[in-house]
Amino acid sequence: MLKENAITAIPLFRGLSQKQLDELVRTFPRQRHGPGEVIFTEGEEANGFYILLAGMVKVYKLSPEGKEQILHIIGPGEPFAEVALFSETVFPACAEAIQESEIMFFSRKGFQRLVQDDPSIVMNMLAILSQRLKYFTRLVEDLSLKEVPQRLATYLLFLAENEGSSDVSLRISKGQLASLLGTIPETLSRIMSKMSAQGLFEMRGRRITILNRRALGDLAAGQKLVL
Amino acid sequence: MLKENAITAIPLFRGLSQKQLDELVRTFPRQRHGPGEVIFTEGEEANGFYILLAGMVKVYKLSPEGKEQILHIIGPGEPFAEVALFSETVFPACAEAIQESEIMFFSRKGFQRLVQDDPSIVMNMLAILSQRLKYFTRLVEDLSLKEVPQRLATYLLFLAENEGSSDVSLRISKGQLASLLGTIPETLSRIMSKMSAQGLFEMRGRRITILNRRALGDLAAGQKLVL
DNA sequence: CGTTCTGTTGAATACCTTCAATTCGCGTGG
DNA sequence: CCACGCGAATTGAAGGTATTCAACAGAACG
Repeated sequence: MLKENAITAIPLFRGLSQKQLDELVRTFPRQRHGPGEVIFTEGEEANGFYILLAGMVKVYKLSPEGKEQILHIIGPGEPFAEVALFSETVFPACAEAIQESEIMFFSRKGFQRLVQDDPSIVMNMLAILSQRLKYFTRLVEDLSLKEVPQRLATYLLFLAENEGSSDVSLRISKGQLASLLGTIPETLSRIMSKMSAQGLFEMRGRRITILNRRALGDLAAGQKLVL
Repeated sequence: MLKENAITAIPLFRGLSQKQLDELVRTFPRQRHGPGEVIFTEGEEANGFYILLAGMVKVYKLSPEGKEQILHIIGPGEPFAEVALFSETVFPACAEAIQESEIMFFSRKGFQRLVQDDPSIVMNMLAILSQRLKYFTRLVEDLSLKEVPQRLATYLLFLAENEGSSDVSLRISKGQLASLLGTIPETLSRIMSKMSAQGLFEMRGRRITILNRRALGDLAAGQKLVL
């Protein structure tokens, strides 16, 4: 299931030699998790971080009443829980596989060994943390300053940008999308109905075809949704 | 105005020798900003980062309609806009002095020079970015999963913890506090009235005396505010 | 073909915001 | 020393957006 070239595509290891990568693959332990399996929970003691090799993982927070806010959808090649390495001894959020996933674990010691081998990893890590900070900056902005239609428009345009097509696939369930956008399935459902009724896009299950990119852009820029 | 020992207290430079610190003070430029002065705005080209030596700075986002969300209140010794160094060429947010402030500027090149001098700075930077990520994690949680009374309770308890006293000073205006908590002055005002009417705390301008720590804790943990 | 999970829809409600009007606090100048 | 003026803070009434709770439809899966 694991393609070896998956390793070479991991941003954190950019710049490492093939020999170093081979060493890596042999040295560090991997685990598999089926969809719905919890990888760690908030407050649990953290002794290292993970890299997702294949599959999909969500990192999320739970409120006391059970509402979920997804902080991040992790895709192949991305590290997660890196924060645990540098400033924390416990995980600040939960993580759960949402597809059959394969992950690699790096203990504190193991990472230190890596860094001694090749200090460029530290710089890569800085770049990754910076990107994450920028991402959170946008998440906070969305949650605090935008309404749900605006957030959805932003997200759809982001997907379209990524795939280079106006026909995109939410790669997650609508329930999960609601949680990622900081709302609940009912609200998202209503808003998607409204928006598709207005011809902004067409919706067939998880496939979305953007019909009016212009109007979506206006929404993303803060325009109100006329109902 | 600048105390030299302020430099030695900067976390980013922990571990540097006095000689290195002196060098630093001589080498890098400083600027002063009066309250209300904008230091940089979102989207502006970014060529380095800052460390606040004295005063207070807010880092914030603006919505198209002009609503403000404060991402961070920066205090003396803290760096800001570090993200610009590693993954971005433009600032992802705005910064403005909210008190008379003195800041030090580190260009990309200057920072590289520092790192060559003493690589431990990179590890310090990792720790700082990690802390910031954890902070944002909590901010997102607050905005998405908690209501305003809960956010306020959390914040007050945080202040009390920090000062080691149940008599605390919001060091910012209530308007700014509202923006930090992701709401508006009117809403915050109403909620503070209600909470003080219930004996949770006493309020004299910017001074708050916590009267019922227990009830505040319950709120912070997710309990509803009974009106 | 039934069970289960996901998604949709409706009605009632809660929370927060908006807009407008006052009041308060405080520094300044007469 | 007092009065003025300005920004910050407060209060009220109305409105809007999102949530809650409940019921139902639909798709996926065994």
